Amino acid sequence: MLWYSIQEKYSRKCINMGNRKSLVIVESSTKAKTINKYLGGGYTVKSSMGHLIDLPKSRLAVDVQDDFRPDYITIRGRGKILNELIKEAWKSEMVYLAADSDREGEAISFHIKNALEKNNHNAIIKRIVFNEITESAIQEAIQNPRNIDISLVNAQKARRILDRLVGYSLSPLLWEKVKKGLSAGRVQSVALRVICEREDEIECFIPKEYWTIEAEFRKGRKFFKARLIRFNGEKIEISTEEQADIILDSVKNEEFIVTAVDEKIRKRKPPAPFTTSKLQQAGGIKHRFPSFKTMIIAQQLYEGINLEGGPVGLITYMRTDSVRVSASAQNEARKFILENFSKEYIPDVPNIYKNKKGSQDAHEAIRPTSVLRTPQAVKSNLTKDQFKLYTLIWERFITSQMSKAELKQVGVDIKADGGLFRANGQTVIFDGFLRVMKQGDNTDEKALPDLRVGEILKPVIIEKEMHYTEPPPRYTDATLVKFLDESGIGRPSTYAPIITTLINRYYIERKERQFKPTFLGKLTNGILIKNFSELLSIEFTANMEARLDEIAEGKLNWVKLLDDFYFPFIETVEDARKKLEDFRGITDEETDYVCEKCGKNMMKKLGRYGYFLACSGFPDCRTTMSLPLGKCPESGCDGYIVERKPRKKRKFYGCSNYPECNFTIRDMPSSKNCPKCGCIMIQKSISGGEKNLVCLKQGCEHTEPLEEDIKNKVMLKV
DNA sequence: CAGTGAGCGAGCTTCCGCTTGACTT
Repeated sequence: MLWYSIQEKYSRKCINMGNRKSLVIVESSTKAKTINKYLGGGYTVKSSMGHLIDLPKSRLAVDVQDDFRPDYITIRGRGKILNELIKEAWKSEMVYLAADSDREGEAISFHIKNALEKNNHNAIIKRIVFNEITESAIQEAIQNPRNIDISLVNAQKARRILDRLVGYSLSPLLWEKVKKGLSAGRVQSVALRVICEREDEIECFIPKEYWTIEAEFRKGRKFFKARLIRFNGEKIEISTEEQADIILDSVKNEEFIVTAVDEKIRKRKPPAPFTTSKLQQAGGIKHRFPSFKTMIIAQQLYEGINLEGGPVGLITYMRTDSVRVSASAQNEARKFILENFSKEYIPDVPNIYKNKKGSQDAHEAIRPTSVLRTPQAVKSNLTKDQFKLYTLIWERFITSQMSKAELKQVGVDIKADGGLFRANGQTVIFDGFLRVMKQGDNTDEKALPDLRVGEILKPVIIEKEMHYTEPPPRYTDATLVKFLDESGIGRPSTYAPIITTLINRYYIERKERQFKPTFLGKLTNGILIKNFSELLSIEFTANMEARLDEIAEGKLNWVKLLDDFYFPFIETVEDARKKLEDFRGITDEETDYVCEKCGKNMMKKLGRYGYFLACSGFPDCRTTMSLPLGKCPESGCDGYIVERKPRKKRKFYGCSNYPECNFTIRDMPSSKNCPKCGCIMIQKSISGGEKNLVCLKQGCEHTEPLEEDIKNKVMLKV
């Protein structure tokens, strides 16, 4: 066998087996289906469904003493897929590794190639890349196969091992000092950090009173407002009512004269088509979807919706950091705009958007697979949420290919003795892309009447108004993802899981769509920041990425990056281990519940499945019970309402005396009883807005606002 | 729109990044 060259093997097989197929391996099964359509007869297309080879979960598996030699294994549960690929490769002359054209895709390809070679078959294995799924792009890729880019693989390896070293060193430190099961990592701990720091800012914030003065005028039918911006030539800051009154008195009987009319024409560019981050932001802001929900719906649209002619993937791949679109899609959009609007709505030069720095650009932007499938045309085949998200994606893409809007912005100065008022207005000269993005910029309301310099106006009313400065807002799914994306921390496929992880660890809570750190989250963050502040900074990842790029270009050895990082790092970990005090048990809280068996007080503890009550006599007494959230309202029942979470189903609240008592309820009960009838109060959001406390009893109707500190409290013992 | 229903406390947790189906570890 040894003396056969690859070529000889190749030709020998051709003779023996006749025409054998080529195998193409991609990452996702939906992609495999589409590509299969384009390639036809001589090709089999299979998908790896992501990574198949990785570090084992159960141990570090990195030999730091031996140049960080990793011990890779086949990921549990993925052996079947790998074997299938090997089997398929046996039947093929050629294997094209067509995973995504980025760092991770190169590594996936490399690992598959190794596995195929270990199982000594004879196919020729090549790497191909394309970053849009069109017939021509795929054909071109097949014509230009290359070898694995080992430098790119090394960059991925360095990234993977660094993340493993960080995660598997910091997490055990937390188990030892705080609580088992906790976690820390290069990405999640930065996310936790900014959430905690924002909370600190909010806690430290002292609202300051300030005043504004506004005059309202009328000309013809049009009312408009102007705000005082200067007084006696100076910028104003009115901090007390007395000051406001002094100014008000001095201007109110004066003549108001227009002293300047400043007109500017501004062009507004349409936004780029969606990346994952921007889609999650829009889904959160426009429809209040949490990130994971946006992604689940996007996945459904991508995988295929049943239309009249069968299942159709409505959108391109939903995990991307690119705003690039294929030329064919762009042309289709331009044609659509021309046919449905007019020539003026297509820009002379097609709109091209720049990718963010550091973008891996393996996939196109998220766009409809065909603009001809308008939201209205497919509405009847979509669920409400699918329709909402598809509309967002479709409109965003179409507008991205439309002309700029032209807006006239008018600033008018109005003087009254020492006071200078400013009115701002805006009118649309040409709506351009705003024609499709109807929401938001209905600018007719913002228009000012025609005003000329020297004109004298009579105010309808002049008012002072008190305000308070406000603290910065808490992070939401949308703003956290925006932060991560803009900082280059995490990837499109991880934004949503990061949030889930922080919530699952009980580091943060989502309340009214905002993230609030828990006590555990603050404590953990405090420990991490005190000891690893540089590692958990935005700059660390930025710097790491820059060095990974050097590795990818072959300018830096991957071991060197890890050497430079690891040894100082692990010393810091050891230092921290020595000097850190023991916080174990600090999150446990004593309650006034008494253990039924031994009479000792019960503690509120955080377990694997959430909070629960346990006897403080542990380990002598091992009594536990679910958190009582309120008294069971069934007459004659002495049970408590506790949370129940059936697997894969929505949680609900039921009586602890089940099955003797089968009282259940959907809304979260509270520890408070109705002052009118004594029944328990539940937390209900009134018409989708703020949560209120509502009496459960039919016909009682008693309602009161929900105070922050009883939202999640254990029922008080009576 | 219904109806949904462990036990957590001891051996093992944990990272980030690719992807989807899914049992008894």
